[in-house]
Amino acid sequence: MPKETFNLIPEEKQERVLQEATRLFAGLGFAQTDMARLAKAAGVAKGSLYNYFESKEDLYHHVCRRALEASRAAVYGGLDPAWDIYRQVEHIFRAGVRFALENPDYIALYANGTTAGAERLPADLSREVERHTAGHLKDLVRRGQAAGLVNPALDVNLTAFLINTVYIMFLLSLVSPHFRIRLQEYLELADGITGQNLEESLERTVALIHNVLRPPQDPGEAPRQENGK
Amino acid sequence: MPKETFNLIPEEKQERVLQEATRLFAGLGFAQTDMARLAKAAGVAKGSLYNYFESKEDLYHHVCRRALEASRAAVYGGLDPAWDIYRQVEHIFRAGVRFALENPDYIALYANGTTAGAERLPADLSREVERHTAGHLKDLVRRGQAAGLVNPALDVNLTAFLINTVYIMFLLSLVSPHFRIRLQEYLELADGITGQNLEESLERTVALIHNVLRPPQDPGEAPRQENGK
Amino acid sequence: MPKETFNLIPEEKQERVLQEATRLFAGLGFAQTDMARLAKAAGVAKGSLYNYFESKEDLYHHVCRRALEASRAAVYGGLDPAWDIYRQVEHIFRAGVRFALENPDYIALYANGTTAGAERLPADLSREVERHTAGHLKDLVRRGQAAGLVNPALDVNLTAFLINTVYIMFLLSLVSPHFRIRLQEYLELADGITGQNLEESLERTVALIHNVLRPPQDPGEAPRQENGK
Amino acid sequence: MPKETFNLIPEEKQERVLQEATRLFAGLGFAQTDMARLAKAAGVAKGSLYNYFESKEDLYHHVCRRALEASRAAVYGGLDPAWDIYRQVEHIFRAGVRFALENPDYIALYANGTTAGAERLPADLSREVERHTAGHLKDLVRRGQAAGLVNPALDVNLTAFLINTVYIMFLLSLVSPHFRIRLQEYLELADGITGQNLEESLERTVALIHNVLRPPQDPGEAPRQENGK
DNA sequence: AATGAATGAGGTTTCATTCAT
DNA sequence: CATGAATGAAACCTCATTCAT
Repeated sequence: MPKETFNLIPEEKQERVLQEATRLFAGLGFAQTDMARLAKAAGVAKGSLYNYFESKEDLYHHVCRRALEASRAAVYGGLDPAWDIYRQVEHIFRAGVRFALENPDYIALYANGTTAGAERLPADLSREVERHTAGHLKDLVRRGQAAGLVNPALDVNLTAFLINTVYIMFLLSLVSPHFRIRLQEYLELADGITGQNLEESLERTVALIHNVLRPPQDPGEAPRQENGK
Repeated sequence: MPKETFNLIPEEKQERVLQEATRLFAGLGFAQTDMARLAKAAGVAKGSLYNYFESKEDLYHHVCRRALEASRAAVYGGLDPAWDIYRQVEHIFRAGVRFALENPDYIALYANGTTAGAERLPADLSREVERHTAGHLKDLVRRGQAAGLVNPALDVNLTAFLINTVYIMFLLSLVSPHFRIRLQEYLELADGITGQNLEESLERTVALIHNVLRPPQDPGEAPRQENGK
Repeated sequence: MPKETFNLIPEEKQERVLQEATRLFAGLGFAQTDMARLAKAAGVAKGSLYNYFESKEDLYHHVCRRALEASRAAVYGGLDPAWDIYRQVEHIFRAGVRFALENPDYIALYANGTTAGAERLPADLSREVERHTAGHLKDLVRRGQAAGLVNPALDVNLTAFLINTVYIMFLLSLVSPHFRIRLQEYLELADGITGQNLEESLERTVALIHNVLRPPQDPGEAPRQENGK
Repeated sequence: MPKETFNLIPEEKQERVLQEATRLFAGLGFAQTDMARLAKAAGVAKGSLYNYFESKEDLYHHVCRRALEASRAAVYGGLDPAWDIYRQVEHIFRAGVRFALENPDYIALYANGTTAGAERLPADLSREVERHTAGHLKDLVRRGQAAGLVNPALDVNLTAFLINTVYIMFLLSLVSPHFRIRLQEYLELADGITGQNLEESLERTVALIHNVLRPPQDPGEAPRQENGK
């Protein structure tokens, strides 16, 4: 919902405005973000922001939508539909983590907006976003079961919910100060979250989910998950 | 960190102030909450709030701490240390859900504060809270493994993380508008979240976690999880 | 005082600009009228307005002058100098009412500009306009007295003032929300101001003025004014 | 509609706020009046104005109502109901003029609010004010006719309308820059409006109205109005 | 001559906090 | 200890005007 005008200005300026808006909304929240500061940060006049967007809220919504779309594109864009659920889940987690590291503000924006308080995403956007992911994951599980790759005893919906739940919390753990602390406490990362232990945690988390999905093991087989540490 | 004055006033008035503060901070967020309205809602003078607390932030932190402590008491207070991990996990989930339904504001406060934005819980509070739960859950897993009740291949830390992750998201799904929508999308609750389907979802979620914990099944045994629906 | 540029553009566009300006200034007042909206309403670019006029105020003054001239032309243009005062007064009132009904904005503009506040007509315009009408009316009275048609005891200036006063208030009563209400209260027009009762009120008002003008009646004559209702 | 708070502050401060508000609204109009300047002029903090009134508009309405009430009290308060219409009309005009000279801002406020533009008095206030005066004047005329003092051929409503019309325009002529110019043009007051010529104009105007009211003269009687100048 | 994006001063309103009573 | 009026720094948003195209 930007105004007409916004599309007519140089793309580079559009980008600057949206970047700064994203950064500030993500870092400070909606209420604390100051349009005047935002304008200055983006290198445009305060009034110009109101040539581009109807209101602060309008800008906020646009920025949120954009963040969600970028996030979806980054994660689902690179997905090969032919891959089985194990490979897709791994890809989703890896792509998600990469995206979160490169665009922490986008994830923070989602975090802020899913909060109970005043910062809400518009309900239709909430629904649209979650419906898409839910649909995809359920489909994956269902097809996995049909192919005999996934434990047929698993409830499709709940399994999809579980996968996404872990995914969301994993990303939030990279971005939210609170959840970073939480991750460190659980995984005992004394040195904070580093590239190295992150990679390791990611691997194990994916493995854990894989194990949940796997059909009951033939006792002759060796267990698939190695216990790390 | 209330001032001493706060302890000198009738307990009933203390309660009113804290209740209203909780309600408003949870519903509107920190920035949107207006000290004047809060005072009026609590039936005290605006100036009195500043006799009781150093600042708005001071009040906010106190209210957050209180919420977290109440939540912990409700969930861990009723726990019998002798119970095995399966029973404790079930109890935690059930008590958590009951608490969330009775005190949605307390959960919302947590949600707001764990967000990436401006609404942060103080870092020491974050750490304290998560450390406690993490410690408890890890201990449970470890003792479960020692007793042969829990799959020895499971990574202790990661398993604790998983349990808590699902727990948190389950409660948020009762409280945050966004996550309510999300839950409905995943579990296909066309009629919204009702007492009935909530109970059912809760049961299955706990069952799913139990199954993750369980040691590899003796192929002779019947599978423990019933596939619902 | 438009810039030369204004005369170089198609007359139809000139008209559109002036019409919209009149409509907006009349309806919203000077301060509330927004040059951007005006430009959009007139179908020209915002910048063009500043090619045509020096400033908002310049445009406003031009529009006021135009309104006053149109009003004068409508009322005095159709006047036959040979008519006696009675006929001229009737014509003035009738033509004025017709003009006000067809161009309420022109009258509203006058009303706004004669107000005490910030909305002032330029003093020279005020003087010019009133001087013209005053001169005409005084002349009428004077000639009427000379011809024995008008009560010689009447003060010329004051009589002219009275005629114009009633005239102005009558027109304002058609145009200003407040004075419409006032008219309804005085004349007890429960159904608002309709074509019918307007015609009747107009007739009686003119008759009242005629009676003021008339020389003392020969007691043998029948009274000229019928008491309506 | 001031807030509670306004009644609790020293009366002297109330007065200062209302006086300055009246002065500025009257002089500049609603839109041009700046709450910050008003606050400074009244010697209170900007924020305090919003402790006293809901909004700028609320303050404006209150000030208008007050002006109308003061005006009514000044004019109708000193009226002896036993007086006949001639004496009452004279009193109304004299008291009105005195009030207008002492409180030009109150009249200007009325003028601004009766304008067609954005500056409107609330409709209920318009009606209330005009209804009161209309009722009083009609009653006077009616009783005058019953007592044989007033020309029975006169239409009651229209006569009341006429009296009030002249009254309003006379007062506006003291207060509005435009109507001052107009008065000078009509009455040829080369030196502007002075105490002296004002008194004379007032007298003649009242006499003119008296003459309109008077029953048809017995031809034996001398005419009552002296032609001035 | 036409356009409309850019500008930034200025306006209304909010609100945490203080302090005199 | 309670009270609530006072304060003024921000914050959002508007808008007349300019100017590069």
